[in-house]
Amino acid sequence: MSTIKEIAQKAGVSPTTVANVLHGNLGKVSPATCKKVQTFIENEKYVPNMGAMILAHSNSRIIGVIMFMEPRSEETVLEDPFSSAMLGAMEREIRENGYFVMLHTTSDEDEVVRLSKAWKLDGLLLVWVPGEICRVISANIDTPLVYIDCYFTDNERVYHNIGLQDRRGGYEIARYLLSMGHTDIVFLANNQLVTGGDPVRFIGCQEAFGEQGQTLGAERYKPLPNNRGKREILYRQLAEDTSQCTALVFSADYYAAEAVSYLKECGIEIPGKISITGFDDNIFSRLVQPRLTTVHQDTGEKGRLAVAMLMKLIRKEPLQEINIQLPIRLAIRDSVQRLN
Amino acid sequence: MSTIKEIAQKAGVSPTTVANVLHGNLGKVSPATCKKVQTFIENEKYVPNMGAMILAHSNSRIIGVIMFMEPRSEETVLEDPFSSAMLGAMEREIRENGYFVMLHTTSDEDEVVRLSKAWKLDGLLLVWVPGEICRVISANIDTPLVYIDCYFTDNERVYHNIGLQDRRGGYEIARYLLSMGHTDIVFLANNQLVTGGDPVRFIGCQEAFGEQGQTLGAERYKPLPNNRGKREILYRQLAEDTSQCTALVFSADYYAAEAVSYLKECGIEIPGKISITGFDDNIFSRLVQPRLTTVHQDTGEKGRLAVAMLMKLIRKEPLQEINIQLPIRLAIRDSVQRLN
DNA sequence: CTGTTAGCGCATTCAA
DNA sequence: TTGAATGCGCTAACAG
Repeated sequence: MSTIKEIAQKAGVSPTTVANVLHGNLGKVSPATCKKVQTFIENEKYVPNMGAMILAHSNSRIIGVIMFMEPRSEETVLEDPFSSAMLGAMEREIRENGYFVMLHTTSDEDEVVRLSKAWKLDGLLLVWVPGEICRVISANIDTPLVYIDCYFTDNERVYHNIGLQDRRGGYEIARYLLSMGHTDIVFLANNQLVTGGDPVRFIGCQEAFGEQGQTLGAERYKPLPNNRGKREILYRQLAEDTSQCTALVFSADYYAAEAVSYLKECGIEIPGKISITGFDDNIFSRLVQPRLTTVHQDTGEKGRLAVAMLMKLIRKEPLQEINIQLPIRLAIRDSVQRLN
Repeated sequence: MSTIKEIAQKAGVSPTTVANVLHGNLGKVSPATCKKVQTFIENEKYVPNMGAMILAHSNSRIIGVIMFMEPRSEETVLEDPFSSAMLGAMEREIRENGYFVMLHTTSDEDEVVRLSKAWKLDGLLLVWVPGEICRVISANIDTPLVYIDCYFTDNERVYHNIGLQDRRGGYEIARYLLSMGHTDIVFLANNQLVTGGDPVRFIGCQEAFGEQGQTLGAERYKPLPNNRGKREILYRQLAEDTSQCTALVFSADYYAAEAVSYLKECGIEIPGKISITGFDDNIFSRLVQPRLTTVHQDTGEKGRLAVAMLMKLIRKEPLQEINIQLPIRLAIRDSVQRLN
């Protein structure tokens, strides 16, 4: 509870001297006073008042972590176990860099701008933000920003982004399915957004189909409902009419696993009746039976790279890349059947 | 970027008047000036400087969310999908109450105290903190604290806690196992902590055994290693020697699911060769095959109740309960075999 | 090497 | 109903 001024009084020096000791400005303080002041600092259990710091030089050492949320979504994104791996990695890195984490979920760009200004945030990490909203945010915030898994709809400004080889992911999984004899597939997108990783993955699928002289029409792209019951109805419909499709391509292991476990409860065999693939290669892909054939990505690494990039921006260090795309690789397991 | 003073100048009034409009002190401002000032506030996009707020009246509207972490743990707790459901619920409630979330993972009590003082936190939510550390934290922080899933080792002060019927959970699952003919079980605790939910659940198990004239010795309590490879070795050892035990009682669905999937890969049948139970009843329990018999708890509700209690403490509203224990219920599925 | 001082933006008294 | 003045704790520029 004691302030610099109080410490200075008790030590019989001026506040400036205490501040210099605190900040390691050793050149400006004689070793003797330094020692003396240091003991007082420790005895008095000095803790800086961050409010005063913000006021004095307009930076807070806070990094805002913004998880974008679809407006109608019932569950918050944080409840998705997928995001927890990334958040865990981010929190650790931010903390080890000596910054604080302010966590915020929202679907409103103005809220992000206000948050940033109110707290004089030193930087922001923005996850899953739609392109048009990125534009508004970048236009209105002048502290460093790093986006994660975002796709941008303009070239007006520079966006720093940590992404994934989404297109290649879609391409690889589709090519694999084709090699297993699947020409009728349905792509199940994680959400209703028109831009973002899901559509790009789908384009990758289309590319693979095109190469093989097959077509994959836009009607094969289906966003999943937010409501679990509705999703289950959809899974069942798709699985029961295999004249329409022989494989379900999910854009997340989470939903793929959900489908596998639900369909098996309904007595529908996987992959015997219908094949299923995932995306992410997280814990879910190995828990379900059959284990999911999926696209591997390193989510923790994504978080770490994002923080590393943000720190370089904050410290104004040079940056090799503006837009990193983490590599993916196919993880072939047991959820796809070979068709004759 | 504009301040109260600037707005006041442009509107031709004093800063105090602007502040009164901002705070809804309508009684102190004439309707005419109020309207006028309000338009200026909106046009100038006024955003308060929270640093100045902290400085002016020593509260920040920040709630600290502290996830306690075992010192040696490689992964952070946040990476555990279990915590994400609770964190998601907390973040939402805190935000909807008009507060901000500062997220911090640590194993050091002093760090918590410093964080609280540096930021003038309005309240703290502390998850999975060992009893001795709770004591130190409560002794050194005088803002409202709500613990989640903590067990306390002293009665010196009042601890506000949102917990679970851990003992009953252990009791119910053990009684069920006994009813299915299992008298040789091993309890697999989530971590090495001597206090906390795991030991209490185990005591519940012992109680059920005692009632049936059976004994469950302390040697049947085994903490799981932090390292996945080591856990798998343990799973295998236990499953292969069924003269020692016929059922593995896990204290988390996560590990139970991990064990099921690993053992099945090794060709060990569940529950044919060995029975397995979980705890939590989260997504994992329904994803694995066989679906886990487990103890249900509502993790989101835990987060919501914790925030609700904290808000009452902050607003100094009366509290019905100091220590809430959320109810559990048995979820019987397919991972336990009836022995003859 | 050390001390003094002004100012950051806001809330809150007190005075008009 | 409105305005002016003060202080919160810290930094940084400047003076000694």
